[in-house]
Amino acid sequence: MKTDLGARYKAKRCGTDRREQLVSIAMNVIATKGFEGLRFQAVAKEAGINNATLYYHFQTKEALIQGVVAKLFAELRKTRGFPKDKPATALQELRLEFQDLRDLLRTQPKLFIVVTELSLRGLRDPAIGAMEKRRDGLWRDHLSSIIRLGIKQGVFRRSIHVGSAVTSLIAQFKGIGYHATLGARKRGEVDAAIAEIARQVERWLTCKSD
Amino acid sequence: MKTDLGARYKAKRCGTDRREQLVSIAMNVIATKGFEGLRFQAVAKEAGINNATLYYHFQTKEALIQGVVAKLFAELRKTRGFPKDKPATALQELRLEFQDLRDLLRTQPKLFIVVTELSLRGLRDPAIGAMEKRRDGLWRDHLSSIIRLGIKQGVFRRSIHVGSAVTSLIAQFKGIGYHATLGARKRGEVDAAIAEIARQVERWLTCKSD
Amino acid sequence: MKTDLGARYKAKRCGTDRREQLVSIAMNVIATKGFEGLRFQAVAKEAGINNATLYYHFQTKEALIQGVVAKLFAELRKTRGFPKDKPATALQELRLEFQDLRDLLRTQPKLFIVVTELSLRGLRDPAIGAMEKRRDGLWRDHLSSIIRLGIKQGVFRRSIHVGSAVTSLIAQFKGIGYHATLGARKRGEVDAAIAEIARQVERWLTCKSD
Amino acid sequence: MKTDLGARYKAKRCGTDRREQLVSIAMNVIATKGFEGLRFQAVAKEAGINNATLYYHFQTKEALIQGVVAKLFAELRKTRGFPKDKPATALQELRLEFQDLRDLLRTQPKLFIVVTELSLRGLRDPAIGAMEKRRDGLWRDHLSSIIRLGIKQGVFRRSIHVGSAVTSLIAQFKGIGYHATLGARKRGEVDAAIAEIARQVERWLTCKSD
DNA sequence: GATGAATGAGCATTCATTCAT
DNA sequence: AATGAATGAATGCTCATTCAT
Repeated sequence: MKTDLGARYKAKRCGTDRREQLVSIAMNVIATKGFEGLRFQAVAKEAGINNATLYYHFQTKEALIQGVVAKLFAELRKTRGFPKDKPATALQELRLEFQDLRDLLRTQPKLFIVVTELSLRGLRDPAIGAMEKRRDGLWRDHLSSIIRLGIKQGVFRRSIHVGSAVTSLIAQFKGIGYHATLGARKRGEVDAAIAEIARQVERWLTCKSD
Repeated sequence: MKTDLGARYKAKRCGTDRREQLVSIAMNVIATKGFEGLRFQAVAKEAGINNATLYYHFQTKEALIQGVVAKLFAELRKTRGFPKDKPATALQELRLEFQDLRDLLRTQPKLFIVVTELSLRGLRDPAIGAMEKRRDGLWRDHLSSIIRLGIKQGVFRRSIHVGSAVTSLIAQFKGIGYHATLGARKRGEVDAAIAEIARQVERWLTCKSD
Repeated sequence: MKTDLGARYKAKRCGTDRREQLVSIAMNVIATKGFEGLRFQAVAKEAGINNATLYYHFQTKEALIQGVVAKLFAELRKTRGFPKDKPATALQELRLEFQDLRDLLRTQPKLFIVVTELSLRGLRDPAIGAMEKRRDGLWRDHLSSIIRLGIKQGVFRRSIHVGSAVTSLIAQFKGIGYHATLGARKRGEVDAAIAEIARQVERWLTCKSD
Repeated sequence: MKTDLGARYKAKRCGTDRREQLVSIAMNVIATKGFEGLRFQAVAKEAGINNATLYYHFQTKEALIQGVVAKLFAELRKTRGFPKDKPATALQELRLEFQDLRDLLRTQPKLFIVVTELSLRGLRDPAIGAMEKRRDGLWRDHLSSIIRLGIKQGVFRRSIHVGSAVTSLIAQFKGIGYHATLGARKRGEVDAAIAEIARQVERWLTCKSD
């Protein structure tokens, strides 16, 4: 991870590269030690650069954190397959959501830790709080459109209250991520629970008897 | 929630009282500023006592935190009405769980913040991690017994896989608490989502068609 | 100047003592190295105490500087013999002023350095600027009363414009202090100049021909 | 006084121009924030050039400061009309000195701030101290020659001790500049005091009765 | 001439903790 | 039970300076 410690002046990276590298490291540190354990110096050391060099790229610890937040959001949106080849039905879309969650949990479990850290930070840091709100808003919109589509397609029942349904869904998604990352550690158990909830939600939304 | 507000009212408390007061203050601080923002000196100041006096009661910052953790667990178990007048059916018990959650969210929203902080801490601090595990274990047992009871009573369907069902339930409970505290802020919205999920779970567990 | 470096916990001084000692040291440092060269750590080291202990007594570098300013003003007022046994005539009072200046220059030359540093700081730091203004105001009042007394006593001529006379006097006093401390370094030369200006002022104020 | 304000107008200047501009900026910074507040980077930014480019022109912060000092001396000598059309009498020359002072105070008040900063610096920085001494020496010579001329011309009295007279004069000049810049802020007041001191000095030097 | 990236040394400040009283 | 004074080990941040391009 370090480059060539011998030379006094390290191989210069182009600014953008460096910034991305540093943000990446910072995110790892947060996932490992939490925001509480994020030390500016540690990030610099990990990157194999000097304390002050880090300041050259991020004038503030806060700026570095902002970088992490930005990257995190990009990462999250990437997976939540917005532009994917359009799935035909709302049901398929819904299933895709659960699948995306399962994949993300498998491939980037650290992401969820950082997300949780961020949520807590958002309570105090208004800048982060705002971004959280924005993300939740986008998420709601996306899920709302799926449900409305389902109703229009006649797959979901008419009696669904879209708002509540979306809130429930989000709560459930968050719960899965939260519990999977911070609670039970057995992988299979989590996958089973995801499947369980997915079926449960599906049945609830499609239930004809209402 | 604070007692000695203004901090000039130093009627000598008996040791136990003091300790409880101090833990209470610490918990408030954590809820307000996070573990990251918990300062030993701040707790002392808030309590109107000297820096060193706090050390007389808690030999370590860690000890103070342990106190908070203990109090938190007591608080959580208190509400999850173990010893209440025995509800007749498993269904009633299940409904009670959701009701307890709603009540706790209403009366002690701060609790959920601290719980989340604790979960994150539990990832790094083994002592806390162990307590988390223990709490989750108790919770699982409790929910398992409810579901088994329901099956035995013929209210819940036979095909339920108890383990997965419990994991799902816990994930959903956590998700509700997590989202309610750190996400959407409108009370009504949350209540509606809880009701929605409760009905959904109920239908899923009781669904005869399986 | 240091006490007993061996022991881990130094002999505790009572707070007031310590504070005075620390302010005194800080003032010396300023006189020697200027405000620019005032390092919190250096003061602590000179006092033989730990970095953090200095912070126990002064929560801020600024607070320490405020202490220096306060001490400085006390020192200046001390010498500007307000409460001395009342001198009979205005002329005697005036001569006393020059004499005080000469004495102060002899006994506490560092004072003038610090005063000059303060004047410059006062341009930027409003807190110090205000104290400077206040000091100049008191000084003006004092000199005004002397001159008015002289006129009333018939020693000084009537045509004196008190305001201008006082401004001139203060400028001359400051000039002497300033030049003596930061310019020519031969003691005799300065004394001669003080005497010269004193006579010159005296003649100007008493000149009958106007 | 600034040139490239906004800093986007980087028409390549010839070397000397650039240097002068940079020194000028540095002097402004010193006048505004003091030596203490002089930052190499800030000067570069103000000039709209890069950090490292400033180092191309001045290899050291000290070098930049030397530039400021040099410019300052040039500025001071410029006004003290050495080569002007020769005034006839010593009295006229003396009056010219006061007039020059008044003009300089009016047109370049910042100069006096920087001069004071320099004087303080001269106490610690030998290079600057030497230049200060040299300047004072030239000044003494100039004033001495005036006084001697006056005596020869029979305008000033014989009993004058030239050395003391010069020291007094310099102290008074410095005092006026110092007080005008760092003390009283009303312009009229200062002008009156200058006039007052000028008349007083004149009378003292010409007084026949000795 | 000019620039972006990098560096080391230092500085004010914080915080958990200790100890004598 | 309580307190004032003291401490060491960080931590975020600044600044003059350097170097390859």
